[in-house]
Amino acid sequence: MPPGAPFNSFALPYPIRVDAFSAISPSSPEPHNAVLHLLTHTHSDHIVGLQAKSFCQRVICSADAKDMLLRHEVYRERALHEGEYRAEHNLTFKHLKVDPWIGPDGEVFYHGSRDLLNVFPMDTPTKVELGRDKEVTITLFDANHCPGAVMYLIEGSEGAILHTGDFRAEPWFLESIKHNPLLQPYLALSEDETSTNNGNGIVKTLEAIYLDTACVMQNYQVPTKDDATSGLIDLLKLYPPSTYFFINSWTWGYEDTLKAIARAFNCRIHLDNYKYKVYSRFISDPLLRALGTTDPDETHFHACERFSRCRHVNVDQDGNFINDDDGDEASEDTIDVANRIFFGKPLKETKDSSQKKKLVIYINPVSSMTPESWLQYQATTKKQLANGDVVRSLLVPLSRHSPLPELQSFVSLFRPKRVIPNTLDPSLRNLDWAAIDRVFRSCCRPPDSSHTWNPQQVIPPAPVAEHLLFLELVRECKASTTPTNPG
DNA sequence: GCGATCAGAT
DNA sequence: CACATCTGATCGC
Repeated sequence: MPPGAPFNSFALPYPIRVDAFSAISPSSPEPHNAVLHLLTHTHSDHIVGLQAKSFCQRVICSADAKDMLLRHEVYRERALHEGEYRAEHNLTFKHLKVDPWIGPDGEVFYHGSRDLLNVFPMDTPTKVELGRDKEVTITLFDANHCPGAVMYLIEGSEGAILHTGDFRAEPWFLESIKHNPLLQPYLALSEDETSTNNGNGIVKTLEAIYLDTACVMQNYQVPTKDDATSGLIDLLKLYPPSTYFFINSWTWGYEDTLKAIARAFNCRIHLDNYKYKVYSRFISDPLLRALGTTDPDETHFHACERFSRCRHVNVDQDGNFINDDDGDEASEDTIDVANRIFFGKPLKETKDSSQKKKLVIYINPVSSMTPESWLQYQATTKKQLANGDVVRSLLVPLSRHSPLPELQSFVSLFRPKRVIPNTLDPSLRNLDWAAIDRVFRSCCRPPDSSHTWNPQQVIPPAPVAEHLLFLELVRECKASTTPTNPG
């Protein structure tokens, strides 16, 4: 996890570390050696330490996450390769999987081969040894965050814990959780909790949920991804067919929107070579695999490299083409102007001039918009478009993390013994933890003697005047609930 | 010179 | 716009 995660990213009470791969400070109270590493997804703040050439422990992840990791290349390296300054790819994690060198006779020349990335199947309880006589059963569930992102259910002698990684627990996701037979044993009973866990194994309780608290301070609902996507598509349909669109999918996690656009307009989406390569690997997702094209001329919808956009969508805020010395737009423009000035020819009223004036619309995902302000934004934008106003950039409220209300609904499904935040702000010195603890108390089981494992003991005491600072934190939280102003 | 870590900008 | 990503500086080995 990003810096600031509790327990040095250990999924206590197990010696399992999640989304953290760098060395642990010798002064830390937690164990210093992880027996097992889990990876929830491949966003850069979840793979810290994995790039170290010295890393040599095995890592459990999903098949898609493994594919994405092994193709991972930072922007600079991608640009060097694209610009033909470097012939070969410089893959960030190539040291994690090293193939043996085998001669034509099957002779192995290089014995340093290894594959540290251990793919576990989805929705399949899988046993793992944790040292002598210790084993846990680990199950992966889709996390609705980005391709390859999973949650982990860890079951063993110390009880069961659920680690959400990063996730978006929108209503359909909660339904799928409720109907997942592997999680049903852990669902809370609606009313009578006293009868739970009499030892017959029918009703089980999670010791802890390690929760994605990235947006826990967002104390308001946000639109579902489906609402955001369908609303966006309605807006896109209002533009003339000659319009070009740039979808600023600046990180993994906007694929559902790309898929919906590809379907709605029955067209492919222009991708840079890197995204194309990654998407075309997704065996589990035929639509994602098929939606991309590396031919910029094939489509009006572009999700290519955002720092080196292709010539069709490389415009500034005023719609002027940037760096078009090798683009045909500029040369046509020049010829046209020359014709008009020197030969008195009228401007061509062909498709060329409409091409020159072609609109490029930027589509930017945002995360802080309520369902109401999204509706208002759509209405306002439709009005502007009907007026003939040029709306050059569109916002779409695509949250990849759950805000507080969704988190509370998710936790309430299970009523675990405790909630542990996946991320904390170190500058708040555990005050955010105290706040989170309070915010989820009513979604958890009341403390009793069955709380065999008490991580609270590990939490350093909050600073003086905790309640005052806590109030300040809540105020801050309330301040952040101001909905985004449309427009 | 490499790698880890952090601040800062986008 | 964005809580993820990249860059550059610093420090230690």
